[in-house]
Amino acid sequence: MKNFEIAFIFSDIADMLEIKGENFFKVRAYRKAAHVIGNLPADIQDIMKQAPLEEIEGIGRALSEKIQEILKTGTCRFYEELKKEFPRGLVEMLRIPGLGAKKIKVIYDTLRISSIDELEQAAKSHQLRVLPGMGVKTEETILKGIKMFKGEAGKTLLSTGLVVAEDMVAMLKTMTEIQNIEITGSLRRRKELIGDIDILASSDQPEDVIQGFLRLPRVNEVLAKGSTKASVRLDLGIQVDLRVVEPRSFHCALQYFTGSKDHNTKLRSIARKKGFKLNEYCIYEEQSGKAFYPDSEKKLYHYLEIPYIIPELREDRGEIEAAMEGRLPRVLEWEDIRGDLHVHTDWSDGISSIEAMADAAKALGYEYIAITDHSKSLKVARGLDEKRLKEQIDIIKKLNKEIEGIRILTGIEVDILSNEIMDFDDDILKELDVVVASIHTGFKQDRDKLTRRIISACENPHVDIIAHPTGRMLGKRDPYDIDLDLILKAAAETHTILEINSSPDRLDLNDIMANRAKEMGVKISIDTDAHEKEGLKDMRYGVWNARRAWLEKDDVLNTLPLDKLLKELSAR
DNA sequence: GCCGTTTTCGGCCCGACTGTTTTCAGTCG
Repeated sequence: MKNFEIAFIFSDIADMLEIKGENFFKVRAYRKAAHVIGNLPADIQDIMKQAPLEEIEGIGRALSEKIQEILKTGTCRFYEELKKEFPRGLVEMLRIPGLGAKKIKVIYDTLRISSIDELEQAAKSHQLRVLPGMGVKTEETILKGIKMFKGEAGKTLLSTGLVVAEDMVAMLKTMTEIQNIEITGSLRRRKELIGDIDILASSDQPEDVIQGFLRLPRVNEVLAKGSTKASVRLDLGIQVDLRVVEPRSFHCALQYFTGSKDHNTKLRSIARKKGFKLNEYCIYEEQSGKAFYPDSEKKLYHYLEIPYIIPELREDRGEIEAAMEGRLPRVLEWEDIRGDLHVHTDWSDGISSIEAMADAAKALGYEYIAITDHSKSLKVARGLDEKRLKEQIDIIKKLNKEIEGIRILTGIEVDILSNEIMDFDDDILKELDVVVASIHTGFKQDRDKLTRRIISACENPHVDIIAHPTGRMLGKRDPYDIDLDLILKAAAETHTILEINSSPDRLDLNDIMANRAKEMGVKISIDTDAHEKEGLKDMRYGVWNARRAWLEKDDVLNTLPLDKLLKELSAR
């Protein structure tokens, strides 16, 4: 998969050209190309075989040649020349909030500072304040920015952000001056990690709303404030931006601030071609100057002759083109989910009993729940041995006779051991309704070995689902070093299902990988991996993730009613 | 650097806030 390498190089080139002070549109061309290539649905080398690279949007002759050079040599001369001119540290400096290309260039040209550590020293020793366009405040901003950059900025889990944002919105809602209020930004698009919380309100008295916002509890620091916009940092360290618009502009602003930036940029350029201008207040016709204030986001899109696009899809990954061509996915809905196929109980490392989990699943309206405790090798999780598993199966059989309205499926989360062998023999696995296989040990093995382990699980006829296939933990652990394309190929061939693990710190497969799985004909199961009954509610994170991956109902195993599910599982 | 059924040259998305200025450039989203 060379796509990411090329995207990385182009993005790097864009950064360096920006610092160099090159034509802004040239910079943008590289940045756009990086984005497009990074989001291609297939390997660029395969695409090249089908059609010339110039047919990809944003790729012209010059970039096409550079792509071919990179594919051939691993880099391109233009990139290497730039790298000699601009030390790596300058590109890193662009990531510091409050510091942009122009100031970096000034700092580099006058003081020859080329790393973040040197920059920090220079700011502390007051060398920056004498430079043109800079002052005492600039130094303070830069020092603060460095602190944020070195901290965990941009690393708030969706689940954390959502709770905090909903709390703040609830408090703001008590203000009578506010007419309408919504969470916007990446949070509304349900991204797995968010940088900050964006809230939009409409009111005829914006100043009062801003004042009320600044007085909210947990506000630790005011980063910026104006008459319609303010930014604060909460005690938790999360940044919250509030924007206030007049009521008639609410839906344009909602669309605008939901983003993504790339989605909006494309939307505005399309609007422009149709003779409209689009901003956060209204759509207006350029010729007549007539303004239109839609009273819903749907009407906004329709006004531009584009079918409505849900927030989760607004990443400029082809959704606008798909909408215009009438091929938007009919994405999965929460109501489509009929059960959970990966949960733990107090038999291994869970907290709730089998019955409690089943009751909770029933309360969610599910038809079934599979009990998949850990297998014997996972001692830390009190993994079940053959004897205890058989006991559990008997108990579940008995429970199924007593409980109405939900079917408890027998199952196991069987460890894929370091030697590629399953932790249970086939004659045990075949007795179970659902076999979930996953890796919990030997993460550090090399790429080939880890890839082979997962493929061997796919090839086992009794394994139904590969759980958390990449093993990543957001903000804590990188994915295992695996060749996902090979695994997807094996899964497609063996009809093995891959999981979207809904736990908000996993979301594994992620949106891009799940989309790739769909493209390759691999089915997905969305499960919570819940260890207590409340955890079953994490399903919503998995569903949002699936929507971001363009998944439809038919792409997801656990949208099947019980009889069809059992048939599908036994057909493997 | 890309793009084009008004254009192969001259466009390329748009506005708020901050800080350093003395009317605006830089940065951000």
